[in-house]
Formats: sequence, structure tokens, C-alpha cells
Amino acid sequence: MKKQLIQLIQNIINQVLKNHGIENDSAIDVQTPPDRKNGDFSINAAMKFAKACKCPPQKLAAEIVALLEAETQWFSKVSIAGPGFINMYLSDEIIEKYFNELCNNKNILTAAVNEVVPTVVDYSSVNIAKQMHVGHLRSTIIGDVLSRVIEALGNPVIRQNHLGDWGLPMAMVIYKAEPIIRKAEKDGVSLEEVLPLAELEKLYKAATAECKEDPKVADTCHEYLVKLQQGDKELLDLWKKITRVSMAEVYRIYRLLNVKLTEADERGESFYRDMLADTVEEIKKSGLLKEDAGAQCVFLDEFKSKEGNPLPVIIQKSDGGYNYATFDLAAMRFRTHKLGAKRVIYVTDARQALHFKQVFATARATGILADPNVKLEHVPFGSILGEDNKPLKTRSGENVKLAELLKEAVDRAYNVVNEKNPKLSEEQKKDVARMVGIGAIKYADLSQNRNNDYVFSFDRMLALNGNTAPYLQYAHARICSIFRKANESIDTYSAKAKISAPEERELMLKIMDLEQAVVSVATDLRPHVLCNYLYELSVCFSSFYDKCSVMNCEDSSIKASRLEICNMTRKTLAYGLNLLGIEVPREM
RNA sequence: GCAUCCUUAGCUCAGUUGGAUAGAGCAUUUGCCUCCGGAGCAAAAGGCCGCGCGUUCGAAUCGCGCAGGGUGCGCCA
Repeated sequence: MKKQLIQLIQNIINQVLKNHGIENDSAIDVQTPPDRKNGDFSINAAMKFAKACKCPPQKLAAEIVALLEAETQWFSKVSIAGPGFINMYLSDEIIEKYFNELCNNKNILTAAVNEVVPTVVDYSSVNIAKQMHVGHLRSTIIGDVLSRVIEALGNPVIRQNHLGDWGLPMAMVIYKAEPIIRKAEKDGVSLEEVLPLAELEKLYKAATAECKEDPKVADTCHEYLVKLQQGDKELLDLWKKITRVSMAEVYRIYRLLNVKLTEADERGESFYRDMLADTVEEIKKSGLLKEDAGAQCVFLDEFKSKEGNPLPVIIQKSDGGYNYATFDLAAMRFRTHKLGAKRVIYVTDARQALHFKQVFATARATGILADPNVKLEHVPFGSILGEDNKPLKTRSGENVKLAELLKEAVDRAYNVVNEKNPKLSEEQKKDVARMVGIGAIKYADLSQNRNNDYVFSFDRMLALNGNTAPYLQYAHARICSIFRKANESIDTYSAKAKISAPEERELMLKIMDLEQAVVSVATDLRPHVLCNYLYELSVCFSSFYDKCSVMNCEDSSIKASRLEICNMTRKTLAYGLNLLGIEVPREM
């Protein structure tokens, strides 16, 4: 509806401007007045164009209003306020018309993307032999939401999990794990049993410590690395086994988090190992590769070091090895040439901003992208802090393990479910506890502007009221409950919606705003916009629920209409929460 | 030193092509279950939007300066 409204207003304003001898091609900003007593929508065009028209804003506004008022099917009232705001009050009929059209539409999202953009989303990017900690939460769930949203708008999305699965750390783990794996194979014991991820992590830490103390161990690990990189069959076999054991635990967490990443999305650093030399060659062709202190570098004017000297992007280390810039550049070639990406999105923490700035600039300057118009976007996010405003740690100084965090959330949610709805079966309680606990954590993270650090707090994340996932889930569950009581099927119900109360009107208008929120997330890559929208939708519903009884409504056509409005609310909530990767219980 | 992100109610945060009396949640106070699920609804109270100058009809938003905080800055990823 908003689309048509904007088009209508745009035409009218352009016509008025034309009468003043001005050709306008800029988009008109249609907004919602802060106080809804001032109408459903407002425009400030009269003030904006007053100067150009050499016409007082009030007079210009009057001319626009005259034309808007003629659109009686759209507006019940149009007025001028303050210095020249034009406030528009929609007619109930037009809201009903577009709302019922949306109800009859197969897809809740009608937006067809103008241009389909194949998009790579690089997120989660876990390291092998390391447990996921809270720091991995943000990349994993923000990337997951962005993938879902961009996909929902009709773009092909290729998810990429850029695993840290290559290099010296892997050699060190292999060095320590080798005897354990050999023994397990001899004894016929599964690796998951003897080498759970927590154990692998210990081995890695032990190896790091040993390398520091004993140069011999360090040398051995380096030998392992060289052999591994040369493709030694036995070491590759061990490497593969360790990777699978390590990822098994990661997938357990992905499943719990309802994150869509699968084994097919794994393209770790190891995947690019045979493309690194080619990538350096390709960069060399651009003529920008220069040797400096033995390393192969690209110098770009825009980057300066501490002392103000030119800052290199190191493509090949002085020992001939490759570093993370090389891997990212190789991945960029692969993604644009082989995967056909026209948009590549990197979801990593804000500390890597400079790295990506450099890599993007290098890719463009050296021309290694398949298409110079490929959009490269870094989606940075802040750190999760403890209540002392410092990065979240346990008492022993370790990073808080993601697995522990999620378990705690589900446990707490279970206690609440048990208290609030003891009639549910044990199985249902567990299900609901999972949906509510995980949903709360995800929503608490996603609903914040990702730019900022935030302070982690269980109490806030699992709060029962206010702007939280359980609040949205509760609205959904209540609607389902109404349909159970009314003995109607939520999956097939259909009726004509009409306005009989202001709360219905507000709710209907809000439902029609979903598309705008989704498009905004896909464009600006900020999931909290969708969270805000869904929260506002739930607030509208709760208010409606309180004022407009469905079951006790005597007029049967109003009752049918309210059921339809409820159902559309439910569908919209479920759709939006699904984009956030948050499950929606029908009872809780 | 340079770059970058940030500073909004007691606390945690929204507010983005500049718009009307700056909004939520938590905490505090007050109403509302003979009524579809009170994980709710309605309301009160709470603000030099870090400070200053500028741009203009209009600034939390844009520019400059200052103060305070986070992060990053050559071969780790």
C-alpha cells in the first residue's frame, strides 16, 4: 500500500512543482508523524521546495493539499500543520482494500527485487580445534539473518563458512593428536569419544605452550606444516579426521541455534591452498606488487602506518608463506569468478575493519575481481562485554563457551515454562524451553545496533517482559490459542477484514509495514530494524487483544474479521521471526 | 601520533537521505483478571541528546573544535 501511496503523492507533488517551473526527480519522503493524532502519514515537501519555488511554504502546501483532497478514495482528511507539514489521514476503505489484498496474496512478502543479485555471505568462520565462545555468536546469527533476508527477497545466496582450518595451528594439533588417533583406531574406539572438541582445544593449547618452551617441538611442528602443505597423504588424513571431529560439535551448536550452515557451506582456508600462488601471480600482473623487507607487498596511498610511512598489504611473507590477506584475496577471486557473486558480505567483528578495507582496496586496484562492479561489504559488529564493561570472561579468565551459555539459557527458560504453564507435557516443556531460551539470546543480540559493544546479562536476555523474544512468541501463542478456542484452523482460515475499532486499524497498518522492514535489512544489513518492527507489531497486537475481544464479539462479521486480522498478525510474526531464525511456539 | 567506532532518562538501548512536544524496555509509583493466556494492558514519574561554535525556516542527526571511552595500525588469523 505504501508503494502506491508514495507514487500517488510523488505524482501530485511533481505536478505542483511543474506549475512553478521546477522539474523534480528526487524521491519524496513520506513519513509517519510522531504523534498519530496528526494523521497516518505526513510529508514535508512544501518546506523543502518553498525556496526553489520562491513561494511561501504555507501557500505551496495549500496547492498540494488541494490535489490530495481530490483523492477521496485515499484520504478522509488532509491538513496543514505547523510551518508547512502536510498531514494525511487515510480512509478506512483504502486500508481495508489493501489489507484484504495482502490477505489473499499467496506470499506475505510481495516485493519483487528489481535486479537479482547473487550474493555470498561469509559468516561464522569458526576455527578448527577451538570451541565456539560467545564471540562467535554474533557473526553466526547476524550472518544467518542477513542470508535469510536477502534470500527471501529473491536473491540467490551462497553461504560460506571460512573455516580456520589451515596453517601452523593445525600442524600443532596434528602433532599432539596423532598418537591419540592412532591408539583409538587400534582399539576401535570412535574419535568423538576420545577427542571431543574440548579435548582438541586442550591439545592445541598444550602444543602452543610446548613450542614456546622447546625449540625442538617447534621445529617438529614446522616440519608437520611443510609436509601437510606439500600434500602428505597421512597427515592430510589426520587433518581431515580432526576437522570432522571438531565440526561435529560446531554443528550441534548450529542446530541448537537454528542456523542454516551445513557441511556444503564449508570453504575454509584449506580450500584455497592451491589458489594462493595463482592469486599472487595475478596480482603481480597488475604491476602493483613490490618487494619490501623480503615480503611481497601492495602499497596503496590511502594506508599509512604509525610513523606515517606507507603501510603495505602483505601478500606473501618473507619466508614465502601466505597470510590472511592472501587467503581472503584468493577467496574473493573464487567467489566472483567461480561462484558468480555480485555482492560479497563479510560478517566479522569490528576489529578487522582495516583488514577488509585493505583487502577490498587491493582487490579493486589489482583487478582480480571478475567484475569491477561487485559490491564488497564488511558488516562489522561490536564485542560482547561482561557486566564490568570488559570483554566477557569467566572467573578463570577463559572465554565463555557458547555451549555453556546456550545451556544456561535453555535451563532458565525451562524453569519459567514449568512455572507459567505446568500443564504442558514434559516433551512440550523442553521444546518450549529451547525455543524461548535460544530465541531470547538471539533476539537480545540481534535487536541491538550491531555497531556497538554490548553488555551481556542473562537476566536481561531472559527477561519475560518488554522488548524480548518471549514477548513476540507470547503474542503468537495467544493468537494460536484463540483459534483453538474458536475451533478454527489457522492454516486455512480466511475472511474479509474490516475496521470497527482504532486498534484494528493500527494493527492492519502495521502488518502492511513488514516488507519495508525486510527491504531495509537487506539493504543496510542491520537486523535490529526487523526486530524493532516485530516488537512494534506485537505491541499493536497486545493493545488490540486487550481492547477488541474476538471470542466474546457478538457481531459475527466483526468476529470473522478479527480472526482474519489475528491470523495475519500471526503469519507476519512467524514470517519475521523465521527470518531472524527464531522459532515460534503455538503454546508456551 | 594517525585511523575508526562511540557518548541520548538511574540502568540497557532505539532514534540513518536534517522535521512537529527526543522514544522503548528494565527499575520506581498507580490502576486493570466474574472477561479470548496477567510472559499482558493502561498510566505517572524520569532528559542542557558529552561540551562549544557553525550551516538553515528547522540539528540528537550535517561541518569544525574540545573533553571522555573502545578498537586497530608489516609479515597471527
